[in-house]
Amino acid sequence: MVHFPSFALGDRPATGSFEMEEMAQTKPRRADNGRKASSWTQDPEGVRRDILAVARAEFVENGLSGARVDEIAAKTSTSKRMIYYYFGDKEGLYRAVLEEMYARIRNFERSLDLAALPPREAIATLAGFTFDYHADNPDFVRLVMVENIHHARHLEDSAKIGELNLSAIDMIREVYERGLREGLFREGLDPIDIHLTISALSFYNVSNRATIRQVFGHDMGAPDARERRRASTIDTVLRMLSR
Amino acid sequence: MVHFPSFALGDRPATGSFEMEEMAQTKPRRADNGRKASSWTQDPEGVRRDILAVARAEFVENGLSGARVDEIAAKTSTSKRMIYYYFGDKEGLYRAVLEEMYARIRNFERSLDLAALPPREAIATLAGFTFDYHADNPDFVRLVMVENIHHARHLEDSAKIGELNLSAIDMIREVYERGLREGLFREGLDPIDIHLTISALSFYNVSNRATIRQVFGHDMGAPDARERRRASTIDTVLRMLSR
DNA sequence: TGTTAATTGTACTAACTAGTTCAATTGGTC
DNA sequence: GACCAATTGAACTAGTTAGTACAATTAACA
Repeated sequence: MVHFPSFALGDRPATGSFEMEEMAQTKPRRADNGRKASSWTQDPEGVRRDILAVARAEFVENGLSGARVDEIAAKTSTSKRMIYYYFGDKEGLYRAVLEEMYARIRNFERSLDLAALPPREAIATLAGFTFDYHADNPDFVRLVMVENIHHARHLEDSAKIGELNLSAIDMIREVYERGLREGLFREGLDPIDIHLTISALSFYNVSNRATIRQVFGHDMGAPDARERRRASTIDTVLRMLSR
Repeated sequence: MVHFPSFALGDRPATGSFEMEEMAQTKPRRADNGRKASSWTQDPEGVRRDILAVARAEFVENGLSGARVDEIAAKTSTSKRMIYYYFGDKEGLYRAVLEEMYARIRNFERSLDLAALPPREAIATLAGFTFDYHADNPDFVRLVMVENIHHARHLEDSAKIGELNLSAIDMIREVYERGLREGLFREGLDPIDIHLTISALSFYNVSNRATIRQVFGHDMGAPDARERRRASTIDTVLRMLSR
């Protein structure tokens, strides 16, 4: 469970991502001396990251149609002009946010080394980490929801994303077959089915947190509820695989 | 400016059984004879249902912010004027759609009689029906996604929805305790946890169908994939409960 | 037969919104 | 020092969008 502290970047609800790709950027990039900017640092990457971070928050909060370019611009330390300069249009910005988000998942998956663990521990670790990743990154979950509402057509456009998650499936397959050879797991399971089960159990608590709270009065974000659900998820996945 | 007729906010009858409830209403309600309507049938319930059906499709397809009132009006057999006459504003319309959707779920849950079945069969039946309900009603799933994007604040406003799903929990509790007494299930499980597991496994395939297809090339809507996933879901839930 | 709810239809408005134009200045690099 | 990319900023536009005003006619019910 790897939550990094959020360093009080001021505006963002922290989503402690396991990588630290984005902490450098939200510093004030120019001396805001009002009328005529007499001096500023040239930092295209910084500007891009700044815009992307703000845009992500807005898209995650309001969806693609609900997000407002002017609002994003206002929350940025740069201007609307630069958004169009770098990202072309609103959809281009959204796509960039989406791609960045998926790039992180890839990093997450790569960071797991299950080959070193015995099969049952490997699966438990995978399930636990997946659960934590979702719980720690509601932004990711909500963005995937938004993209599904739009029938994943931006993911389709983006294309470059393809085979990313196939690595996840391959990892599961490797562990599963190892477990089979050692007589620990039962036969006839599909790695994709295992993956879907882990994902579903990790995703739902986060994606449907609001309606669950409304209907059952349970806040799945609360530490104890989350911890219990985490244990249940790992247990359920292990039982699914056991003989 | 609230010109609601008295029944606009209240006691809507739940529009029939949860299966194909809505085919009767989309008949042409008036003879569209052009210039001046010389004759039309007075049918407020029909008009309401017509608007609701169209609105649901639009909200489900485009979300709350993405849906357009003019578009809804155009697809209706009545006019924008009537939408505001009956539902006040866009949010009121959305809320009505949401309430109708939840009323159906209640009917669905009521239609299940698990008490007559032995515990394991009861759970399998519940899981199977829940899975089927989600798979057969992607509109429901998508609307719940939309509502979660909006932090369920319309569900909150609506209020009347409350204890609805508590009946579902009670049903599970009854079966679970019966299974405990008969020595079939293991101890220490929380009925809500069981419910969440069933829901998650039923919801995810539908809610994330687009991204799953995009990333894995698998269409969970295809009959064979769906059937395999259904079996897996039931199996997983039973294993979760078994000693 | 009179009252009220249901219905029709169009044009309008005020606010909003994605995207552009114009007109510059500054920073880094060779 | 020349050149290009980075940056600034504000006003503008063309289209959209939720919601309203106006002005009527018809159905149902008692």
